[in-house]
Amino acid sequence: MTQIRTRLERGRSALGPALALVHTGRAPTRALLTSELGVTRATAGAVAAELEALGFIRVDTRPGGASGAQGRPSHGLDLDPAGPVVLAAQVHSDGFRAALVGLGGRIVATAPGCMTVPADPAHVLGAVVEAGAELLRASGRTCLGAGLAVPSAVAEPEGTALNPLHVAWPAGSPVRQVFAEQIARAGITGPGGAPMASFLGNDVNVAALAEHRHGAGRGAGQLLVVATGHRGVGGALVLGGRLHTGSSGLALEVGHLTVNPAGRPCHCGSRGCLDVEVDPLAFLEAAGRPPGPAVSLLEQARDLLRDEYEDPAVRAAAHTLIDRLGLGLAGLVNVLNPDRILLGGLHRHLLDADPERLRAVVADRSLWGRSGSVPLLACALDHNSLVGAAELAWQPVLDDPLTALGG
Amino acid sequence: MTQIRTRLERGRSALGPALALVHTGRAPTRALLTSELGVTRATAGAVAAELEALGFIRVDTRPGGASGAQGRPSHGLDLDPAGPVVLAAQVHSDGFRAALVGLGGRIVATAPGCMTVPADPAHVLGAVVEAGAELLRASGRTCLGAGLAVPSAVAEPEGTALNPLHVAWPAGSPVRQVFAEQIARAGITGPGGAPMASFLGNDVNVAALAEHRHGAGRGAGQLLVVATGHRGVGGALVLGGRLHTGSSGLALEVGHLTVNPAGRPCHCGSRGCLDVEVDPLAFLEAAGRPPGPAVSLLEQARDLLRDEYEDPAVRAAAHTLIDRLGLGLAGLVNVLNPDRILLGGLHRHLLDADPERLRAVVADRSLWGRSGSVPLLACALDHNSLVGAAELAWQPVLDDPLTALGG
DNA sequence: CTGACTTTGTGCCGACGCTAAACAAAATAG
DNA sequence: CTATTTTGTTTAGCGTCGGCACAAAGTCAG
Repeated sequence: MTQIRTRLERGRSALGPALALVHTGRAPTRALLTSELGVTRATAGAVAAELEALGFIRVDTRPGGASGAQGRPSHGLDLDPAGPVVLAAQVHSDGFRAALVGLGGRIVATAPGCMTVPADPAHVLGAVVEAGAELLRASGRTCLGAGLAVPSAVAEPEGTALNPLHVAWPAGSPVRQVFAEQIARAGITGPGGAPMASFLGNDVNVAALAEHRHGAGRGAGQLLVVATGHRGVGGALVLGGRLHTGSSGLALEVGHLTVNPAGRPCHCGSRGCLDVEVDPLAFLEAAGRPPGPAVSLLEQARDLLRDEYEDPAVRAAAHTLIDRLGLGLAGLVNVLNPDRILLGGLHRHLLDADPERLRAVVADRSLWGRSGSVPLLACALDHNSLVGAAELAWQPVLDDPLTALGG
Repeated sequence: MTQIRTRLERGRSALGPALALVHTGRAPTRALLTSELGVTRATAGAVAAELEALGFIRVDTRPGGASGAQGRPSHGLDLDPAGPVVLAAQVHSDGFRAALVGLGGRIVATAPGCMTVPADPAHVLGAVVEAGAELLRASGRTCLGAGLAVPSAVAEPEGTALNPLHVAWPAGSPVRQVFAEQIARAGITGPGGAPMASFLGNDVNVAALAEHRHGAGRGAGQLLVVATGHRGVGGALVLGGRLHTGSSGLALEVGHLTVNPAGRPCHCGSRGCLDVEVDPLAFLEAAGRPPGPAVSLLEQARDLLRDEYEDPAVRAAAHTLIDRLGLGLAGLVNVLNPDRILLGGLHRHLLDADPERLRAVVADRSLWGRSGSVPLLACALDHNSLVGAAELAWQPVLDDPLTALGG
């Protein structure tokens, strides 16, 4: 069932959908573009030609192909290696990372940075944007937007970070506004000198977007992602290729599902929340291994799961956390009924440790065996939050390439 | 952010959106149709004329209006009282109800029936369809589709009822198929003699759809509905005007959220589920009033709340259930972040009994005060499941009026 | 190597759905 | 009665896409 449209949207040509198909790798040839788009070959040809003229793609028209299939080989559609990029950045507890990301989720250039500056949004984002501006200057490529991923719930439409505790920012900081200001200050402008379009997203949310378009979530119609980084649990839902962030950006706050009624108290006022029961610290404590200061909690947990899984205490701790994670996932399955679930951070390592156990718990505790048998996979992208931040910036381009170029 | 369209859909004209606007009462005049549609007056005029020619609406072009506003008064757009209808039906534990429903959610004719026939889908639906066919013959109006609401989870795309226990049908009955067969058997066909399009939905799901389009959910972007009938709790989510049923129809199975960790055991294997903690029977038991056989449990609970709320035991029971309902709603708010919540059945009576308490619990137990302050309202439609079943059948017409008429 | 076959790219024309602009109509305000 | 506001109508034109015919580039069979 299609939505009751209240307003006819602009950009109704096939240009945007076509670019999205190439972007997500679903249209590597012009023939596939034709079929996926559901238009005639003539239209697909015109669209491909226009995308090439706009500088997004290159149509490989060389006759050299020995494809093996019958019939005339189709022209290849490649993303233009000199095409436009977006500025993407990620802020986390250890520092930040700025990058230029092209279409297809391709990281063109990247620059890490540490958090030596005062823990204040304006200073941190000033450094982030400075690093990005330097990358942009060095590359000489056109920039069409900017996206930032933060480890915090993001309230829409204001673009404020409600709990950026891992980066020690004040709750409610107007992060998107600060980001945009720093970009303007650095002299980065969009096509035609317009202010650069700036976007902000929660790191797990945008990671889900990246996984859906370029990673383990490709082709999923309703993708649920649950992940944990250092502390706390984040969730995300991608519906029909779009991030579902709820009416004010606060959906999928899954950290406070109850997974252990008699468990440890949580700052939310309840007990046994996913947030405090299934994160790296909880695992290390359950395994009787006090966390050391050397590496991050996540790395310690990962190494323990990988290297000492034969240790009965480690295994018992893993089983306990797997059972609780499964309980939380089952609750989400009952409410959301996704057709695929991706796990990140510690959760993916728990999945790797004993996939059958986790799948069994989810199936057992969800109402219908059918929806309980939803595939559970690990996240597949290396820098999914970074690429996801770029996806935020790419979105208007995919929706309407002409307008995004300043047409 | 708009979806990455993989395929250009048919029916891209403004005809469908325009009909939807009149259907939902958002375009009572041609001028409003113009602005809501976002097209020029010329286009809106052509669209309105075509909808009138198709028999859906009537354009009231009489100059008699003294509207009070400046400028030329706009032509009124009324639904054609002789326009097409759909066949809608609802099956519940006490019997069934068949009806003809016009655009705008207007019940044109209705016929109740009791469950004297054997509790078998084919027999019951045979009687339902027979009643509907009789209404159709008597009305002489064109029928464009058929929708059925059942008190059961419905698996998509098969259209099977997974737990139709209240009507004593076998789990997994192919209800949509049986419904369609009975319609064909009764000789009801669509325009041009094509088989009548038949739809099946869970009763709470379709009720949510009806409330969104014609009731207390109008204008909500992300509407959550939670309701209980006789036993058990159902949920529904309407996103962007569309029912969100998950990847296989099983989303919003909210009955097994834990709201009382030490509570009574549930058939799902857990304890203290919403399903068994906040339904009419649980309320009557908590109030120390053993259920009598005279009227339904829901009516007994409603009367108790209305007439004896001063009784300390009743009030204490209500508070207990309100607190547990609020806990469940808060969990849903954290995951879904809707911008409005509607309550039905016992839940609406609990809301009526003490709105402040319920709102406070939801706000307190949801993570962000902001999303916790989501408006809580009671369902407003008299026969929302019946009208919602009709909405299922109207949907293809709203999406593409021309094709639905057999163009 | 040659010809049949399959599949894809291209050019041309028309249909459709909309916008833009100018004008006419129907009300209110003074 | 006239000016103003708002809406309906007519006409011309544009942009996007489908349909069709034809050309192009490969495989397959002999």
